[in-house]
Amino acid sequence: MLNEDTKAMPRECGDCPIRHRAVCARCEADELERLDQIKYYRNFEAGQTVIWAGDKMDFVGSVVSGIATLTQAMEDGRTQMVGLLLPSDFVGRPGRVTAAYDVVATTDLVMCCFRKQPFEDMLNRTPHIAQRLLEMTLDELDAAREWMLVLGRKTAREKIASLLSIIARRDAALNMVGRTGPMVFDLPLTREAMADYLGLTLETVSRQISALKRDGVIVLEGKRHVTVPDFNRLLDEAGDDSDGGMLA
Amino acid sequence: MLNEDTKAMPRECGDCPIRHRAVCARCEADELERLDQIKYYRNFEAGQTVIWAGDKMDFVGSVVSGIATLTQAMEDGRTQMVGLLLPSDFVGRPGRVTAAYDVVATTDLVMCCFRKQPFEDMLNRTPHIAQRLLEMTLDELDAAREWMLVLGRKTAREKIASLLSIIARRDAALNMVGRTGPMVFDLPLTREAMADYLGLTLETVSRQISALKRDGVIVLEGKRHVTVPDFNRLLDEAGDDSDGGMLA
DNA sequence: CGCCGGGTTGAGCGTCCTCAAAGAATGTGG
DNA sequence: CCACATTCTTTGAGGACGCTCAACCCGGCG
Repeated sequence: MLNEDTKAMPRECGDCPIRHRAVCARCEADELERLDQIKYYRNFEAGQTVIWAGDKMDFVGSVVSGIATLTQAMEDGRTQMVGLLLPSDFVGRPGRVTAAYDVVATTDLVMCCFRKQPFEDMLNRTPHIAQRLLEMTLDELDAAREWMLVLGRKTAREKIASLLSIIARRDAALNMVGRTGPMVFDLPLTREAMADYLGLTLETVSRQISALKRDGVIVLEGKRHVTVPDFNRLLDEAGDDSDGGMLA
Repeated sequence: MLNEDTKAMPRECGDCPIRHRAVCARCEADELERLDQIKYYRNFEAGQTVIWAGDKMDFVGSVVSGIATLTQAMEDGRTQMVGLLLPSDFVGRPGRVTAAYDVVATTDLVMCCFRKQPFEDMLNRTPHIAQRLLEMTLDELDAAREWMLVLGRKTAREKIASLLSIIARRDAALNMVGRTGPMVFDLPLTREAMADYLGLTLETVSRQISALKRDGVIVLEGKRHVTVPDFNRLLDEAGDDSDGGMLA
């Protein structure tokens, strides 16, 4: 349990790519130094399971690069994704011993980890960490609630458009691309993973993507590379308030 | 905006019914006293809207008694409930100026409120409040994720059974009733509110409740009073792990 | 080359939605 | 006190959307 991972290159927190967004974002230099001392990196390959639901979880951590999913499964195999973990997102819950969900790396993944006990000690002694974690948790709660509307009330086509618009938006944010002109990105998920995210079957996902392509809402190059010529059109298809695009 | 509500009887925090569960749960006597000084009560009648999504929100607070709902609506009227607020639950987000969701009282409601600015000041100076709020937010996130599985993957019958089991469980917890014997409770929601919670139509809710009644899973007295003769049977209908009932 | 995982497309069916009517419970005004 | 409106609920008939099952395509890799 401690061997497959320590091959990650050590980094200075100072030039960490998620320095300004992760749970450590508000830390002062001295606080950061203490985190630096207890952190360690772990690498996971695409497809690898980070943790199984129900397993003892002796660490928490942040996604540094790559993408992971949080999923919940019923006994008969029905699966629902409940979280999409992107760089800077936090994994694990302070005060809980076992993992509540399966965490799976969908791409190669680097995580910045802390053993649970030392992290919780720091959390209690460092308001800057606690404040940031609260903020991030509230953001996740908002995202989860947004997703409840998608799952509960949107049609298959709207669901797909919603997912695409979210991926497009965050991709634009990540790459600091302006809001004008066509948006271009790669889908980080298989059709099946999208289906699990959206509460659909993979066939329906495939059909609706084909339909959006046929209707010119998106342009596909291969199966994963997407161009969105008119983002407002996509928002419209998603059933979202297209004018309220600037939601703080 | 300050008149319909100040009729609530003032209370001492010391004998507040949600003292040990709300955001103030971890406060020491002196901290509680300071909260006491900035708190005020507001009453709402059943059906009254507490806040509209998008409105400026100058207070936060806890539900003292009664039930409220958090809902999100699309322009065409489709509505999804994203939270059910029970006594001790917290309303409002520190650091945000406008409400993200509609908050509606479904029963007569008493809230213990704080103006936003004073509360945020206390939040920053009082780790006991921040810790408790983080814990509560993490719990809500878990509940939201649990609900995503219900919305995305369960059948109408399973959805109804899930909702009933949740209400039954929390009602038993509230009334300190043992886990043996039949469970009895009142539905705090209309069929339409249940539908909005479950991503169904009210007709489907009605039909599925009738079906569960016909099959003996529940016994109805009137439209709201429910008896569950065999709770494990209900969990089974919900598609939940019935043996893993003891989920810490 | 053949296999395998991921993806697309088609046909048929079932669950849940839509539209509609009517019953039950509560409150209001004449 | 009863007629009437209103709200909540139930039940029915028909139809649509998304699921199931199945075949096939495509690209990468041993």
